Amino acid sequence: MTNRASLQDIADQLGITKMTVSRYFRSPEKVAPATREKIAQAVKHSGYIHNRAPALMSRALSRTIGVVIPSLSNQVFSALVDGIETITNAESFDILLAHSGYDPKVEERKIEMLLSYQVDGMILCETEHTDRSRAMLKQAGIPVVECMELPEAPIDMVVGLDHKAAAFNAVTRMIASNKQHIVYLAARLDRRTMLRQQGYEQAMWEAGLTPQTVATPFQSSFSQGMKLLQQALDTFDRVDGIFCTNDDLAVGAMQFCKNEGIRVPDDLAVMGYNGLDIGLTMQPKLTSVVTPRQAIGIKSARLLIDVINGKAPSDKLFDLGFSYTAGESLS
Amino acid sequence: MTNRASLQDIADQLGITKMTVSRYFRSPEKVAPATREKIAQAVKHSGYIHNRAPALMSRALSRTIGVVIPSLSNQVFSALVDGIETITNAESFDILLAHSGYDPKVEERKIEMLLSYQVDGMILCETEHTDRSRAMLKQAGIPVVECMELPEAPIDMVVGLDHKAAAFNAVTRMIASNKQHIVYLAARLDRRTMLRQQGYEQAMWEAGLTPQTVATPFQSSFSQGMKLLQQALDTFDRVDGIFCTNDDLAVGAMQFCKNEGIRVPDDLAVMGYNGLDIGLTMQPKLTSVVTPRQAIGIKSARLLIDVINGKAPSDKLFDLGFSYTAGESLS
DNA sequence: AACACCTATGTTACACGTAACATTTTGTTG
DNA sequence: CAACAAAATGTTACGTGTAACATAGGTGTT
Repeated sequence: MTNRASLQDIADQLGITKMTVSRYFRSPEKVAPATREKIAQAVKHSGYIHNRAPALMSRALSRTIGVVIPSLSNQVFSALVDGIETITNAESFDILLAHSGYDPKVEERKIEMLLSYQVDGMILCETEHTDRSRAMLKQAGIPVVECMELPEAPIDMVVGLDHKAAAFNAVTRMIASNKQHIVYLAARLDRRTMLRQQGYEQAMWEAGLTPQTVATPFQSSFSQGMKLLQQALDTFDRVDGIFCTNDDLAVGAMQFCKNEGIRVPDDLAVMGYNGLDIGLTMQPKLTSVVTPRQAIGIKSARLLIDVINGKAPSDKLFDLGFSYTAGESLS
Repeated sequence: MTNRASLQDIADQLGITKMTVSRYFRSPEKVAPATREKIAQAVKHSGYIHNRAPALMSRALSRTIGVVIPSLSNQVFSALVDGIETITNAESFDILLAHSGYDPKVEERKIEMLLSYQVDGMILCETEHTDRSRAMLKQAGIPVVECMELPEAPIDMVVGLDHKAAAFNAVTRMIASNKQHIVYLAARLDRRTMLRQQGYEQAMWEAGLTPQTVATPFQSSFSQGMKLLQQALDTFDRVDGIFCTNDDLAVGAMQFCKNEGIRVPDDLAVMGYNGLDIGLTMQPKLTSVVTPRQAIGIKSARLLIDVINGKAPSDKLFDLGFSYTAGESLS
């Protein structure tokens, strides 16, 4: 393997010290124009690539943030990361990205890896963590933002929304549109799914209705949505609405309706969750709870970088709320 | 900020040297059981987190691979990364993940960042790179795998499939099912879309048929699929089949058929591309070209790690081919 | 001319895990 | 128990960008 060029190589070549070359990269205005020009040439010629290992060794900031998302194929998290990068790009921070597959054990491994790179802060998208994850983050002494949810035992700061309240509001809305036999469609029984179920159940009980749920432990998908609706229709006497734990299930269910000639929303009201683009391409458009994930990303990164820069946060918990898509699958 | 515990801290505490503690982590069997136990206690108590910065400074392997994917919300790449991690986990390599948003300029920045962490190898999912990207990778002297496609000017190694051949095969299959007036539906006119068009056209010419294309520069989506099929039917006298550049378009087109009472496949055969889950929720199920993305991930990582470990690769280019979903939208 | 001040560059020390080699301790065998 | 092998631990040096401080040379002011 070719040895990579170092600052020293460039400096030797020009008869100067590596300190000047280092300055050239980080604050060129402190280097004399003539020297700057010489260095520029030499850098171009040698193809120097910055090596951040030595900087990581000093106790200086790495200007890097670790981000752990649960899944790589979910628009929710891609929008979240977009939001984060809006801020990190502007502040010239880098992000180091990892994914956990919704598994706290995997998350632990990824947190360990990111910490080993001396990240200055961490954004986590889940609220369930192993004890070791919590201990490592504490020991690392860096600011942490948990986002998407409002955890019961926050590590540090939180930016998210109340999924139980959102679900409650959504189901109450369905009931208000004159649906009474609303079934909850759930997949991958994680914490957020449970929270939404709680909101759903509370809304049903408060309206004097009986909650009924069909669930699968599998990852949610369009085809799971079809299967779950089928199952709901097979299981329960009457079904005139479904509250889906996410838009994948909802779209799959609407597809099922199309195939089976079930009219939406007349025969069956459909409420999704997340407000993905795909819902708006359906006929009728899917009504869905919109989670402000880009805003969550922006706020999370903003908050984290401010704290890294020594500012005291105005608060430790930010609830960014929710809204609805302009859908027609409800009434 | 609390100073993180170092190996030295643990060693001091036990009256041994940090070298022994270092050994405890990397080859515990070389440490006496009694010492091992003592260290384990101290480590647990201090909450030590490994710091890889010093190791990155030596010329030793970082046991880390950089991966750049175009998008964080595409099942194709999530499956690819899954495949990669199958291997990296087994070989105790870490991956550093970045995404480029399909933009070579952004890819360049991400490549630079990953190289600054001294990754031992790089997996890229696109074949268009800036000159600087190529120069940096060359200078870094690490093995590189480009995956998904078979580029004309490979940087180093390639694991992918021939999209032109796949398209040719798919269209030939449509023709064999007695369709003659097949239209190509294209969106976001990137390289892969073009390659598929070439395959389509070749298949048509070879069968003595005339290729006909409708295209949009916009990002593909369900609604684009609907619009494009509408446009095709308006533009051409007879249409009895469509070859869609991806499943989004195909699903949109099939929905259009459902709305308009066009029978699939009797009136119109539909062929998709990628074999995503949603295609299987359609009625009839969408027939689609399946790209072996998990296998591509596995092969890419296997190859890269072998080369990192000093093995000479048996070949520099691996075409993993394609298959079809068990769909019913063809005949 | 003396002084303060600025700009450009240099000098020194440091961060900390690990490879390579050295030394000590323990175990084994004739 | 001497002699040697093996196991366990220690010693030394290294990599490379950067903070902090030092110095050289130049400019301007009184």
